[in-house]
Order: sequence, then C-alpha cells, then structure tokens
Amino acid sequence: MEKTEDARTWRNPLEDFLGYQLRRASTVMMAHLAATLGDIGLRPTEASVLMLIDENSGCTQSDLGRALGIKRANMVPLMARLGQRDLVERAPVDGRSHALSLTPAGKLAVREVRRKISAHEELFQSMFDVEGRGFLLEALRSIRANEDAGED
Amino acid sequence: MEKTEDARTWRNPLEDFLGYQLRRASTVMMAHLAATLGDIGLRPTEASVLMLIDENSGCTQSDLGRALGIKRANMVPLMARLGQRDLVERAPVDGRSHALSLTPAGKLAVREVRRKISAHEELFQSMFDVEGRGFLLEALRSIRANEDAGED
DNA sequence: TATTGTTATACTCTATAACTATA
DNA sequence: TATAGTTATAGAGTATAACAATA
Repeated sequence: MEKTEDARTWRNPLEDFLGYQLRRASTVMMAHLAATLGDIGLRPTEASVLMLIDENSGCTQSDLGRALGIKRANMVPLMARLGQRDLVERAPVDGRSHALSLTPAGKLAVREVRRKISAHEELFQSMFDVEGRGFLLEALRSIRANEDAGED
Repeated sequence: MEKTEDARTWRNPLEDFLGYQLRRASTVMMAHLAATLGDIGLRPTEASVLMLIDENSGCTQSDLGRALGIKRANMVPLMARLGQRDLVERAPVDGRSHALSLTPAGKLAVREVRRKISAHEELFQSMFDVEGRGFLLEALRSIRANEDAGED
C-alpha cells in the first residue's frame, strides 16, 4: 500500500475526463481480451483479422486494413504470421492483390476465437441492461465518427 | 475509394463488440488530444503528469505511476523529459524519494494544458446531454473497476 | 523485508517514406 | 495516376528483471 498519499489527500482532476476514462476502460478490456486469447496463442488483432476474413472470404489485405484502421505497411507482418501458422491462405487475383481465405485450421481457430470473445464480451456487457448497452455502443460509435479518416 | 468491396457486400462482425468500439473510440479521442497538445510540444501523458503534480504538489514518481497505471521503470524517461524542459522540480525527501512540484514554467504550461484539454473535452462531451455524459462516464468507470490491479 | 528510483532490454503498435508491379 | 503489397525504419507505450540505496 502507499503511505505517502492516501485517498483522502490525493486529487485526480483527470477522473471527469471522457478521454481519460475511455482510455483506461479500453486498456482494461484489451488486457482481459489479450489474456483470454492468449490461451490459444492469438493476439486481439490476429483474432479480429480471422473473424473478418471468415465473414468476407476473398477480401484483400488492404480491405482489412481499412476496416480495422491498420496501415498497409503494418498488415504485412500480421498476415505473414497468420500465413506461417497455416490459418490464412492467399490466392492471386490481380497480379497485385491476393484474395484471402481461411484454411481448415483457420476455420477451426476462428470457432475458438468466437467462443472466447463471446465469453469476454458477455462478462463486460452483463454489467449493463439492454438500454444501457445500446446507449453505450451508440455513444462510442458517434465518438468514433470523428475519426480523421486520413489514408496513408 | 475502394473498388474491391463496397459497404453493401462488406460484413464487419466486430461492430457490435463493446471492446472493439471502446478501443476505436479511445483511439479517436487520443489522436485528437495528441494533435491538440502537440501545439505546445506536449504528449497526453506528459500533460496528465503536469496536471497531477499541480494538484498534488509534493507527490512522488511512484504516486503518479500508481494513479496513471504507469510502471515505475517507465516513469523515469517521462520525468527526465519534464525535468530537462524545466517544467518539473524535484526536492529530496527521503533520501530515496523526491517531492515533485511545478516550476514557474511548469505552472505556465499547465494553464495552457488546461485550456487545450477543456476545449478538447468540450468538443466531445457536447455530443451528449447531461444525463448521457453522466451515464457514459459512470459506465466507463465501472468497466475500469475490473482492472487487474497487478503491481510491478 | 518492502519501497524508491534506476538501468537495460524487449516486444507491441503505430507512422513515414520509398520502392515494385500492376491497373 | 492510383492501388496493392512490400521493405526499412523510427517512434511511442508497455513489460520484465535486476540492482543500489533507503526505510
């Protein structure tokens, strides 16, 4: 425990900031998700990519990057890891782009991912009632709408 | 614009996840805050530390780290930067700990920080009415309450 | 023994610039 | 010209382990 400053003395002016609470809450959920997915050797971003490919078979790396807000350059090592682990396949389409799809192992993995994430989401969403959940998601979406939308 | 996949075809199953929306919304606000504070050459974390020291003069690096969820080891370069720019002073207390306080330049800087952050917060909080703001902050605090609380 | 500050180190995520080859 | 994928590189943030001085 801390002796220098106790709760009565300590003043934290950041507590009423939306940005601060947003960042701290996001960190908490991301840490829990990372721990959950760590059991099956996947990071949150990798799991997201698997789910997106599963629902959008034939999409490209750039499509994924745009959907997740990840730059083209940073998609490369990400996809390389998923390829090396035989979770994702790439078939040439253009000569410059590749159609992505899940391998059988990838299909198996994404089912585990869905189970893990569902439990993770349920844990946090169950803290609110239906209207609360709805308002919360809508509020976060409207904050997100202020994105810079800056491409590369 | 993207030719490969349009909005009608593309399916994003992450859109209903609280953790996903939380992370994306947090990124948007942090980016805006970083741009805002960039005008005065400060990062969000540095600005937070200045505000905390201002309201808790005499606190230690460890106190700040605990309040902000930053590890002792990572406080060192952070405080070194603020010290080199003559924004923060350290006076020996223990022989092992130092009491932190703002220099005159630091006091001046923190006023600018408060102005910048107020405008930034106002921009986003004005998207909601009073009850909405209250519910949102309370919801984020309750999510935060699930923190691991793991010290070093 | 526990705590403060520190060093060194590594890993993740993100950002920019530049190159290729295709369209 | 614009796009897809790539390479290389740099900057943040965060994590662990270990150490010295002090309480």
